[in-house]
Amino acid sequence: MQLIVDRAKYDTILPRVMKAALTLFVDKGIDGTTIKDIAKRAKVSEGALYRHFASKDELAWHLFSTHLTDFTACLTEEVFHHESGEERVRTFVAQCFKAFEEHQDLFTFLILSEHRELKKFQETGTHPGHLVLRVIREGQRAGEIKTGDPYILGSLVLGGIIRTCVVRIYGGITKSLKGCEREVADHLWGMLAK
Amino acid sequence: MQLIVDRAKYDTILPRVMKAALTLFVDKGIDGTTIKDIAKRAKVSEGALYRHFASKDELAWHLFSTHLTDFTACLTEEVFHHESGEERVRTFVAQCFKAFEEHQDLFTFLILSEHRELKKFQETGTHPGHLVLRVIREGQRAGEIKTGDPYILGSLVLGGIIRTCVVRIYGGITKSLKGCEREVADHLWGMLAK
Amino acid sequence: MQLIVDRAKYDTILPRVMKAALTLFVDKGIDGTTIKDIAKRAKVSEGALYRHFASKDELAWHLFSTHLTDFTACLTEEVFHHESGEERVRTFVAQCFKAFEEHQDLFTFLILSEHRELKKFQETGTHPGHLVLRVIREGQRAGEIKTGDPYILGSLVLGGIIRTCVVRIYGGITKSLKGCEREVADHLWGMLAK
Amino acid sequence: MQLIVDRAKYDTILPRVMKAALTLFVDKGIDGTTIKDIAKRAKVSEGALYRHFASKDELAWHLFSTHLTDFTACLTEEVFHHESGEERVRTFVAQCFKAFEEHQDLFTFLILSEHRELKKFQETGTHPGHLVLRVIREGQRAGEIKTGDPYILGSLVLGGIIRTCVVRIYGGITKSLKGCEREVADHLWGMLAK
DNA sequence: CATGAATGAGACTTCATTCAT
DNA sequence: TATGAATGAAGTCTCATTCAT
Repeated sequence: MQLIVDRAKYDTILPRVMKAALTLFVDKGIDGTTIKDIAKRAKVSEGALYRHFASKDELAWHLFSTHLTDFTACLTEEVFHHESGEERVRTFVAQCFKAFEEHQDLFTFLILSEHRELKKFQETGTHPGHLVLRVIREGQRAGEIKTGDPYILGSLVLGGIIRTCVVRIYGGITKSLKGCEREVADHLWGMLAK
Repeated sequence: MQLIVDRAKYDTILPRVMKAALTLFVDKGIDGTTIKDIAKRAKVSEGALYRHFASKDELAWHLFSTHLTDFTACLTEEVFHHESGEERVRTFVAQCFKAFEEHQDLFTFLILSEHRELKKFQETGTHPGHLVLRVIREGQRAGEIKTGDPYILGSLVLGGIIRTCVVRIYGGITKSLKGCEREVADHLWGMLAK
Repeated sequence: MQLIVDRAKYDTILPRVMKAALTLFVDKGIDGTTIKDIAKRAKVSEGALYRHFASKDELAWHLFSTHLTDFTACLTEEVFHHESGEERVRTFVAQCFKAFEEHQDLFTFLILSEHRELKKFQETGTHPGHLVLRVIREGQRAGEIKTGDPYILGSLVLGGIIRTCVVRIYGGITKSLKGCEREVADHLWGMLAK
Repeated sequence: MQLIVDRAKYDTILPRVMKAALTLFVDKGIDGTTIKDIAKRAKVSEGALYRHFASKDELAWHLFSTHLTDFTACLTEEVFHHESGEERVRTFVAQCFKAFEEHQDLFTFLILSEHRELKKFQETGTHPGHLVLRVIREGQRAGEIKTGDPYILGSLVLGGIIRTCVVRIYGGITKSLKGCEREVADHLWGMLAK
């Protein structure tokens, strides 16, 4: 029956497009990537893209917001599974590095690149930065984490993680970040702990 | 006197272009900025730009490399003026925040934005990241700074500073970073100190 | 039937572009012709040209090389259909004049204009000049054509034909060259014959 | 006295410009040569060119018309110094080859390149083609040259000479054309003689 | 008067988007 | 519905010419 073929095709096209777009966006930037590039890599016609997205920008936005929401949600679940501030921080670091190593393109696109799109997310609370903030505030309230502006402490934590990933990409760090979880978390928790 | 007019004009056009380009690059990205935008903002004809730069990319690269080299040089001088690791770290933080508050566009362009151009600089040693690395290594040798992969410690320091600036821009932090030097440096030095 | 419409369109756009380009190149030179000119005359958008050719130069080169190869091949076949040197020379003259009268723009573009592009063809043997050379050498070997530098004899033959066409265009000669085949061939063969 | 200096400069600039323009026009075509190219090669400022010529086109036209008039005049004098058709033809060939070998750029610009500018000259009688025509007509009247359309005979003569030069440039003929005067003239006169 | 920076029109080219098939 | 050719706006860059110095 045709529907099956169609469905199969439909189910298949979108992920292929998303994946192609992701890789290209990370590699050449959003502006630097053309619709033709994406279509070619996804082995779809250019016109077909417009059946799924109204415009290139919408595609980028969709790619970004969907995955960032998902990622933040997962992260939240993992992190708040734990009770103690220390375990939460350690889990946060571990999950970030895991995501980085297992889905480098996606993680780079979502977290490492400074996209203008991100700005819209600053206010919605759907960014890992907000998660860190919450961890810190709750930790301070519980007396586990030292006092101080949570935004600043949060920036130091998240910034440190982000920069570690960037340096890993650029070659300063040569081992897998999964092996660095402990070391990084030790440093960061050392900084936060009362 | 005529000479003054001449000088004024001569001295004025290139800086005007650089300034316009900087603001626009920060605001809309390099790809997102057109030659026309720059020319309009600098109140120069489009063609005139090409007397000073062979292409838009060269303009961007020049803006980037010149200022990054300068900034790193200044930073190096200030930081290595001091002998102790702690003072060096504090100076580093202070100078970064000073640069951020006094030349926000430039600092954003050089340090906060992840430009592809930056990659070329990763290897030349002309980036503040290398400076941090050196501070840490010397501090470790002097027994002031704890042992551990200097790349990781460096990432935590620089990443923390960078992210603090980003959050300041996006509105999480609302006071001038100049007032946060002490706090941030305390946290970071606390993390590094043996 | 739809197919006809399709075919018509498909078959029509490229030739229309080629034809427009040819006319304009002959009239105003390659450098003197703009993409806009060609697009306007071919009733196509400017952008559409780039689906068929990577650049204006490639269009010119394609127009030139394709047709020159074709023309030389036809000429070769016709000329070497004959055995005697005299018939070959007469055929060469006749075919050139025929081409000139029937496809004046194309002939002008290929043979009369001195394009820089032509230089590339000098060495490939795909130019009518090489054909003349061969006719002369074989004629000399057969004892039909007088001895002497074949390049010089060839230049006199081909140059005479080319100039005749040029003068025809500029108005010195007013009758169709088809009516001059005999006269020109008589002169040229008289010069070549032993 | 200043005037002398000025004159010296004035006398010196123009020829330098003409020479530079000539070389460049031959090498890259008129359209392919920029004012900046000419100025640089002539070691003059771009603006200075406009003191001597109203526009680039005027420069080209001046270069062309002046020298073509001169060349044709010289040629005419040399050729009509002689009485017999044969000597006239031989002189014509000799002078053309001499000009070619001694002033290749100029000869190429005036005679070998098919400039649009040339068209204007077709009617003024200031082109070597007209000279050949006259030689042939007078030769026919004197009974030295065979009957036949003088335009055609003239085309065969001039075209042969031109093509010989072109082939010399492109490398088919490798010896100096000065050594070919006799051979070429023999062939051409053989063709013309009654 | 020479200079050469600036202008501005316009050339070439790219690319997001539309649309006929 | 998928395709990919066509469109047309917009971008980068060039260059003849002008003009302040």
